[in-house]
Amino acid sequence: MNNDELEIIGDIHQNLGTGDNASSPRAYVSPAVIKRLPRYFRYLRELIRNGKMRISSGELSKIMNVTASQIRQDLNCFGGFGQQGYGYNVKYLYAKISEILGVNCNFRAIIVGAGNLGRALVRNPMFTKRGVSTVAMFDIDENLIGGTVAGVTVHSMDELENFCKENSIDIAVLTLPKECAQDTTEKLVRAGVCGIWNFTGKELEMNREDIKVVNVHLGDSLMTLCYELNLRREKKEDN
Amino acid sequence: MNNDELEIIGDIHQNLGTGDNASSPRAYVSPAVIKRLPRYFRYLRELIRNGKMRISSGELSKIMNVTASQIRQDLNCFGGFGQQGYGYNVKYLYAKISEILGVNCNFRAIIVGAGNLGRALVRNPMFTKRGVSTVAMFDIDENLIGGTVAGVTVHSMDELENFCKENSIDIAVLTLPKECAQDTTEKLVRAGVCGIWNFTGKELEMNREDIKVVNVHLGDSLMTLCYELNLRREKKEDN
DNA sequence: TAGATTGTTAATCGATTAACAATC
DNA sequence: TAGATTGTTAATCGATTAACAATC
Repeated sequence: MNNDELEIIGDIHQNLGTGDNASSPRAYVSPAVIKRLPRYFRYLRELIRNGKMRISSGELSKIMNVTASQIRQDLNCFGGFGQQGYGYNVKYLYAKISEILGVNCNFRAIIVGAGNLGRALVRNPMFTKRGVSTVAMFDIDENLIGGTVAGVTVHSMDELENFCKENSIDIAVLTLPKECAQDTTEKLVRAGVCGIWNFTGKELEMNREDIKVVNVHLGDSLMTLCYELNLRREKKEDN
Repeated sequence: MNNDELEIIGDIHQNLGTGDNASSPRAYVSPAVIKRLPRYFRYLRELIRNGKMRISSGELSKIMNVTASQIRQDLNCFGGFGQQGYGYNVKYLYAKISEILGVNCNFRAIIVGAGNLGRALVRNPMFTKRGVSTVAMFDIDENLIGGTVAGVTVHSMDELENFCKENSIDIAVLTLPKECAQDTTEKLVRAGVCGIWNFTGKELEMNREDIKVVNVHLGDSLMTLCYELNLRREKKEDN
């Protein structure tokens, strides 16, 4: 089974499990749980690829290096996906988590900024694997406008607002200079974009409940690595 | 004051503050605190750039959207950097946090994989801003080997182990296909690399205390955004 | 000195783990 | 039925917030 097939598993139904709350209004789920969901998604995909049909929380906990208790608690935030005495049906669980994560929503994204990072991201299979289509890129550089990257056309920034309005864009990936981040975001929101994936390093001010901003600070990640290296170095020197 | 000057502030001393524990063996600091440090680093840099000389935890808390209590607790994990009745000296605090985060350690990094992401990262000012030098790239593609990206030479993967040994490399940035991630990591560790910044999407098995792996899963970040969009969509439909 | 604000302890809150009854 | 494993409640652990004495 290849990657592409894995994306499309979608709604597999089973007549086991203690009930499926997926369509009822969802109760509050803590950010800690939400942040773990994509990891389950990845591991379950891997299990399917390896032909694994069923798995218990105990077995999965060993593979993922977490407690079985945590897995059961996490999954039960969204409904009873398992069966006592049996465990979890891998494909079914994968389909459910995909559904929760919106993999089948067909979200439409644009990349704003066709610089190095923008071009690297649009070429990354990540979007396709998660059911997000990249429909356009935008830049101010005349040399890039009109060209394509990985089959995606680069448009002028002047067209940004109209394009989003006309093409019902859900997500904007910001890979432009941080100075333009706030202004551009306001334009995007006016044009109906409700998800901002922000790589600019500028933390965006956003007080609207209906808009979600996810900031990616690669530099912060690098610094936590440096912190750990520095700590180990200091410990060594102390001995 | 420009970016480059900001990097080098280093050890500014002041005769206020209740004592400086930076050189004594550091007590355990929780991961939650460590993950917040780079954010302080960024905000303090911005404050310096704006000419701000001193700041209280209350004022900083408003800017950063956290509690003043948390700021004081976080900073006190590393020593008393403030002064009662006065607050914190911005430059001094920035210097201290830089020190804790190893900004002045002059860590040496290589990028393994000169594909789209590797090339985008090496061109990013992030490394320089955090005192990490990018000394080489590696790839298997004959067309890339011998060339340079942002002034950094691309070497053959065959030279990887020897190069690291001879050039005392601290950090390897992994931007190669996930299939090679584990093997390459083992090579790197043999060659003395102690920090792995892993963009491959493969979670590396590493049981050595002296090696630190930081996994970056951009896809996971995208999925939490999709989760939120999906959630808002469902809520809308329920109303 | 009076005012301000830290450093630090105590109280609260939330998240994780353990335990076990329910049940397949 | 007996065994296995979930779903869920209760116990523990850790992180955040509040409060305030110390002190600049």
